[in-house]
Amino acid sequence: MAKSTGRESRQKSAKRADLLEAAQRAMAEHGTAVRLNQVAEHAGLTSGAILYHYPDLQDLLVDANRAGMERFYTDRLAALEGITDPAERLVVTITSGLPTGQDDEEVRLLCALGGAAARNTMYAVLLTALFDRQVAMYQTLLDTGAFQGVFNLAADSLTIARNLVALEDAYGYRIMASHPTLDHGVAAELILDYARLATNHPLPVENR
Amino acid sequence: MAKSTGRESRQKSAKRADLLEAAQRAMAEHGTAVRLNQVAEHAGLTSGAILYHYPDLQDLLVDANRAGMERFYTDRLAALEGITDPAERLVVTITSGLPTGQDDEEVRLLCALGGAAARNTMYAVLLTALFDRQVAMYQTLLDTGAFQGVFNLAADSLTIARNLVALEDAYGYRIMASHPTLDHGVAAELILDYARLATNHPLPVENR
DNA sequence: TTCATCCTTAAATCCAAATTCAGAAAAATT
DNA sequence: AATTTTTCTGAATTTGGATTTAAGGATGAA
Repeated sequence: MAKSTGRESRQKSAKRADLLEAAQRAMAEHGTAVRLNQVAEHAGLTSGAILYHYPDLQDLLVDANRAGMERFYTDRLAALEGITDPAERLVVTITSGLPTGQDDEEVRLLCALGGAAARNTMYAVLLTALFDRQVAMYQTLLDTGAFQGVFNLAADSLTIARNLVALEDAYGYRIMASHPTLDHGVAAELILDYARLATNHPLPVENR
Repeated sequence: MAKSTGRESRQKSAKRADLLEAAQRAMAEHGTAVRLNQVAEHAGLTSGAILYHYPDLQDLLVDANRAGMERFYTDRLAALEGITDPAERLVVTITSGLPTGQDDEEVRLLCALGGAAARNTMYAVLLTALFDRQVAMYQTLLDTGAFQGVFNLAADSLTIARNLVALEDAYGYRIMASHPTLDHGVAAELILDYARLATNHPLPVENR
């Protein structure tokens, strides 16, 4: 029996992370109707090994999606690290919410989930929670900027925040569907156009 | 052999419409991984009968989706029938683009498609075309209103039109996922809020 | 009546996926 | 090194439809 929570549990959580990541990639590739074998293949294991850790595939899939959303959200927060100017923060947040390209696995997973959410309550609940968290994130950002006098909001922050998240979501789908004239850059500019209207701030595109 | 294109072809196209509708409902319920049997069940037929008309299920599904999108689009145009005031037209268009509720089968089908589009080129192409048609619809509406001096556009009409369609799409997903505080009315008001900013028009909600 | 169309029934075929488990392999413990 | 525990494989087993096919019944038009 383990006496410490040291190496053993560290290995356990590492294995767990492996399985979650494999499940995420498998779902990104095959959708919510992903098979046990397909998860096993992505994990470099056999189906029996997956079952050893997760007797019920559905549990693994739900955990994988929760982890995927958590990562998506915390990555966005991390992108704001060290940036204090509200305008700059807004621009970075908008940029980090869009998929980098058609091959963005993180967003591909979210799209697959969104398609199933209308039929699957669990996925609907997860996505709703993610949406609300992102709205709260934007709302804080907008309120802070307004308080500092940087933004002059054209509507209440909840309305603007919801619309910003909604725009991100929708353009995420379009980018993943390889819209010929809507790539990451164009979509970001479209959202920024709304953000400028809503905040009465020129929101300069960061020059790097 | 048929000598006229009369009754016989009328029956053919009626049968075809039946199959397409059955496929639409089956896909709305089971997603893009819908089974032949499930389509047959919705059609009140056996799988053999479906195969008699459509030897390849994929062909039927693609046709069904094309028909579904066509209907969605033409329904929106029809809702504008007889309305001449640009502001009123804009309000009606926004309203007609959102699902009536979680049980809206038309939108449920589109959501299922959107989730698969990141993995299925055919569905991606269809949805991209629908998006662009809707953008064009809004663009015409906006340009007309601007020309008449009713709207004072805060950005080029393409930008506004894209953002309006994007907002509709995103809130459609949220409504279908039963977001507890985002129903048809709230979503419409959120989009209208953007539309007011973008057109510099108060856009009164129609009172009925 | 004849013919073509449409559809069902039922069997044949097929196969993919989940499940199970004995025991190998690896890792930890002593 | 020996023992124990954990992890995983390999292969058989089971399961459960799902597609496919074809013979023929039903229907309505000619």
